[in-house]
Amino acid sequence: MLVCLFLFGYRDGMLNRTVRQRRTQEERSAETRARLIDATLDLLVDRGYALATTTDIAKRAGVTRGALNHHFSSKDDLVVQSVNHLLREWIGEIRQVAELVKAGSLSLSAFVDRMWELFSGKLFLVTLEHVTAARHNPYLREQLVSVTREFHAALDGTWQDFFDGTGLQKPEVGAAFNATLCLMRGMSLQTILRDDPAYYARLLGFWKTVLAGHSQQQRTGASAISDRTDQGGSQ
Amino acid sequence: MLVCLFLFGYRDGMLNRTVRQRRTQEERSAETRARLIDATLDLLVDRGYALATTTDIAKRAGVTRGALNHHFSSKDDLVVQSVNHLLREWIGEIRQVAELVKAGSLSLSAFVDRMWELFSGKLFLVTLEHVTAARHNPYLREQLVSVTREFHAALDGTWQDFFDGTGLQKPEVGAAFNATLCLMRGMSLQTILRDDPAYYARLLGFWKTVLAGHSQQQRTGASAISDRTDQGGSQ
DNA sequence: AGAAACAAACAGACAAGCATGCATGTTTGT
DNA sequence: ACAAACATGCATGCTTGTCTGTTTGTTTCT
Repeated sequence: MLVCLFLFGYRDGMLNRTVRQRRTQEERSAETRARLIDATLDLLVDRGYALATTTDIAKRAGVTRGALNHHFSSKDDLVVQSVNHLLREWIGEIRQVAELVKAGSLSLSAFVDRMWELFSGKLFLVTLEHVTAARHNPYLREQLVSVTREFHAALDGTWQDFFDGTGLQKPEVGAAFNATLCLMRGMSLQTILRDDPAYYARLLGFWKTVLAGHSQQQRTGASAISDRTDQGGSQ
Repeated sequence: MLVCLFLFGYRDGMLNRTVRQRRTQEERSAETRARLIDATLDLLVDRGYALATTTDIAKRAGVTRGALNHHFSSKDDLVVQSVNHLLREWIGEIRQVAELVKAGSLSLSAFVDRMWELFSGKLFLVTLEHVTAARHNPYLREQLVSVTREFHAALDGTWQDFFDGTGLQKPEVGAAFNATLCLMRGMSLQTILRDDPAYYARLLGFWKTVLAGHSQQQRTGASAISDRTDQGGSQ
């Protein structure tokens, strides 16, 4: 191996692909961190917070517990950073959707479907584990707040953009937004015990007509729906 | 003590209240079981499944781990029986509401509020812990199914009764029911991170108008809302 | 009716397993 | 040569289930 390094030079030799390539400290560090975060997220999903042991996480990531301990001061630190990472990723995703919305190239149906994609799958399960654990873990709870707020704000902004042209008043839009979020959260929760895509599709269909009908009803001037404005102090 | 028993007779002596009263085996057994179940439910709520240790449960119940182990074969057994107990209790509660509904003495608003009472508070937190644990615990999952079905069926029946006279078609009612359930589940979930009664009250208000408006819209003969019937194969 | 035999209810101690954090070495890059 | 990245073993604490011993209630037999 030493011979190899001598023969082919320190880095970027064309043949280095075959041997253990030399990387910078930063690269090494970044990769193991990434692998650990991925592994954490995976195990959070399919074992849950309590059963996702650091030993298993390290194993799954293909590194040793020593490496894990070197990069993250504790299990909770690892979990927090992992969840943060995931959430920020999705915030990016949301911003992309926002672009589509601004361009006006997204139907109500497609928009709702897009949101359901957000809420079904890995993201929800991870945050579910995180939230339930956070109920009894002050550190997790504390660390969770700010990112969640960010996430929620991004989503809310996109939503507002979408309904900007529909003639609905702000408070109504806010109420519909929060209701939609709660609905989807509830649907996701049910997903755990009931695996039935058609059922959720029907529910989504129902919701779309409600949203459509509701905005229509509003346009024709009906009663006030929420008693007060909800200016996004959401979590 | 032996003397006491001798003096006052075996059972039901008027003065026995002051001394350790003699109870039948069944009474003794029933009480400690009840205490253990209560303690389990409490700790499930404020420590979560993983952190609710049998040691703490026994301590909280005022009995020893030996007694716990005598009555329940394992921690999971205890948890399952506790949750079953709670759920059946609430099923009774639901049936009472059903009586009110049948008597016609419940407004839509009151009905929705009543459901929210079901979903906010202890019941939800317990089932949340149970469900999240059940995700990775086949035994819990298995045991959870039948009671949940019962619970859901009771609720669904009551709901159907309520909308029987509104002129809505069955499929619409079913869709609205499931949507309502999901909404409330989602609201409950949010409760963990956001304590803001006014917010939830607003959401509930929004939902009431949606339900009302929806049934109105239906009566005047609008489009179909759900593509297919949902005949309660819910979990 | 009273006492002995039995069974259920309960108490406390024990052992095994496991997860976390730390502390010590070793390799790799600067 | 120095520091960061990684590897490995150890020690502590905690939880669960089991096992043995004691108390309490019930039954049966005379």
